Amino acid sequence: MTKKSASDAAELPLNRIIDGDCIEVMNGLPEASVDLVFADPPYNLQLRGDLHRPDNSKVDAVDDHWDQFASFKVYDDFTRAWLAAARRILKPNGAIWVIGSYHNVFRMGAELQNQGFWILNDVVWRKSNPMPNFRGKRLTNAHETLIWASRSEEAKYTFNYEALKALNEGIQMRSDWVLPICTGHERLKDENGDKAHPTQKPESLLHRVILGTTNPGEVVLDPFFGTGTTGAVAKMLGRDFIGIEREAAYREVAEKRLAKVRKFDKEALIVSTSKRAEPRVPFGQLVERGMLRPGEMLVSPRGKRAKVRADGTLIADDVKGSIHQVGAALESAPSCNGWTYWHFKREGKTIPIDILRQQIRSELG
Amino acid sequence: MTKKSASDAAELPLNRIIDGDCIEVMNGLPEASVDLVFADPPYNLQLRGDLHRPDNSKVDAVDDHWDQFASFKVYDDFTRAWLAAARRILKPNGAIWVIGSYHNVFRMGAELQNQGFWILNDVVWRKSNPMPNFRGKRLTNAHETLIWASRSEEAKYTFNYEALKALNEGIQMRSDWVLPICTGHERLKDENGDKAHPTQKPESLLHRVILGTTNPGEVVLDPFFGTGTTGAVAKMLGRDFIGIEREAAYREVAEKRLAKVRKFDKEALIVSTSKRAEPRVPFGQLVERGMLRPGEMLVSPRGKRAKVRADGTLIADDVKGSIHQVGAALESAPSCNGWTYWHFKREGKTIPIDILRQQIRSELG
DNA sequence: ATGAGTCCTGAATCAGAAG
DNA sequence: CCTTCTGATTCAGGACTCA
Repeated sequence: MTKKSASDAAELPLNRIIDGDCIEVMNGLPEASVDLVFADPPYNLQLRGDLHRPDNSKVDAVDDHWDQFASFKVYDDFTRAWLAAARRILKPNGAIWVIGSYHNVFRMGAELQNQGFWILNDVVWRKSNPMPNFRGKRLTNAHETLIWASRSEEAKYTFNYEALKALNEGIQMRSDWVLPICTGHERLKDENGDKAHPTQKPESLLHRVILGTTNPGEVVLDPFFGTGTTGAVAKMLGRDFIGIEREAAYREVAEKRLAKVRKFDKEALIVSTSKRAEPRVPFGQLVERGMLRPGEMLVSPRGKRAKVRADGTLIADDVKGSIHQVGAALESAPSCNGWTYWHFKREGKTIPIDILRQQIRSELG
Repeated sequence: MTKKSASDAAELPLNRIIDGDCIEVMNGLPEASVDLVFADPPYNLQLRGDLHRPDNSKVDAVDDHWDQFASFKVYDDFTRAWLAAARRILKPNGAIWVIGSYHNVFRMGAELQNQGFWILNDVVWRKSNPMPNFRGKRLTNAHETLIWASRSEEAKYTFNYEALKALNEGIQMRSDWVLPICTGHERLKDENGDKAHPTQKPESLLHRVILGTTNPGEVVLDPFFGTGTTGAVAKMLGRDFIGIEREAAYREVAEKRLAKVRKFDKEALIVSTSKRAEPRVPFGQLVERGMLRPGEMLVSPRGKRAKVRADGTLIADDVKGSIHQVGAALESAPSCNGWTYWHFKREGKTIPIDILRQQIRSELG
């Protein structure tokens, strides 16, 4: 037994990118040898026609061959196979992270459970700057979902509670993470200046995952390595990585990227967090929350009146619109701060609606 | 056909709470009769003895080595059965919302897809005041997941885009909703002062769902009615509801609650609508009515010119056709909204032709 | 240098009526 | 069922230009 684990460790191709199909490659690695798997598999988007922005520019969609699957059945078979291969190489106390969108994440989550993984959290990556919904036909798809699961219910998984709490300004880290998408200098470009990979993940996301659920010196394996964000962050944080990627172009970009990465010194690991701006509170939320009732009248200091509608707009005489628009129209002013302009009545008192906004903000912390 | 739909409508037990198992009850309702299903099914996979098979037999506690698989199997059977029953009673253009946590939502989402529902969005309810993780062993579980799906890929589902945008102060609504959990006076208590239901959902959540994805007068069915949040909000918003609940204690609380609910006044229920919903005005009508003269020149923002012809088409250089076709051709764009693209001149001013359309529409009332 | 203004882009299951 | 045609629709942030 001792011999086995020792030789296994020696055989592990650490800090390298392996060329090949991830299922075959994982099946060729020694079992129970990896501490964490991070997997960003194809999402199986099933896009139909082209999509244009209102300015007529075309959206550069993910239409790569590797995201095409003939059916749910084919996708499920693929998912079952790579998850089983990942589970075999995980140490008994190992864990896995997967990321996906509504196209594939439900199928992945169900299969994780079927195989005996134990879900610890589902985590929502709330994008601060998502692509809008250009046709106005659905909600802006502003998040992706990660699932964090241990290899089994009995696993003593790693969780650096205090580190994540510190990262969150001393407050316990929640299951929703607000992080920007990968743009700017961090976004890798090819020789033409186009994005090197259609779905490069931000390092901030991997930072939180690796810092929170592995210890320095442990091994993180990414079966869909792409441009190597997992490897880059693992290296910075003093973890070993194994990348598997079958597209030569991605491997090449990742190799160059990794060569430039420097491990942080310990002091640098203390992350500075930016001050948060005061959260925007839409007026509609006062209506949804029942603080104001649709049909209720608001009054201005000089006695103008308007009625609240169910969608958070106001209506007064022939004017309708937001609290700001209606206020401005009634005062024939170019603009108006509806929050201080409008008041509601409670028990004979006239109270500015801004009080209600402050109440919501205080709840948000 | 006419007879059928008329009698179906008559048979629907509107604005009532039906006692019984939701699968049986739904199977007893006429098919294609409901506009929206909102479902908050049991989350618990570990079967504390209150889960039933599709045939309504009670599930025995599982005590063997197959526990986990058997539990998922039974939960999946249950999910498959109630989703199929819900799908049968949905109108062809109907839609469904389900809510769950990581314990069950992946299995529900996969089954939705398997049955042919078409996922439109997954929505994250981000709780502003979640229960902390007391042991510090995981991330604070601070959200739940909703899935919004149409009955089929082809369904013309209802989405009140402008209303939700208004609710969010003019910015399109995203897939992550920050709302507080149900507490305070909204949280229903039993005669002992204990909470009447363990998982009562906030009305704000249902407000957004029902306002955004149904129209006034439509029918919303909730197969796991509980204390009746769905019914209460549907009533406020002028929608009809059907509730199904097999626990007498919940039905009793819900009945009392619903009796107190008042519908919002009609004017408050009129929400912002998109231009799409307004009557179509052919460009030729502006010519017929003499608002524009044949031979008159129109100009684009960037100085392109086209001449109005008597039949309501335009001609520019070698291009002729509708206002949209000529605009698209001159801009080499895949499409063009001629109403906002073309302008005419009056008294030295350049005015978009859309002004004239608005004039006609306002005459139409 | 700084700031205002412009342009570009991101895992997207993105139309519907009329003929 | 098909095809044709109208015409509605975007937020945040980084890069870049120009005064």
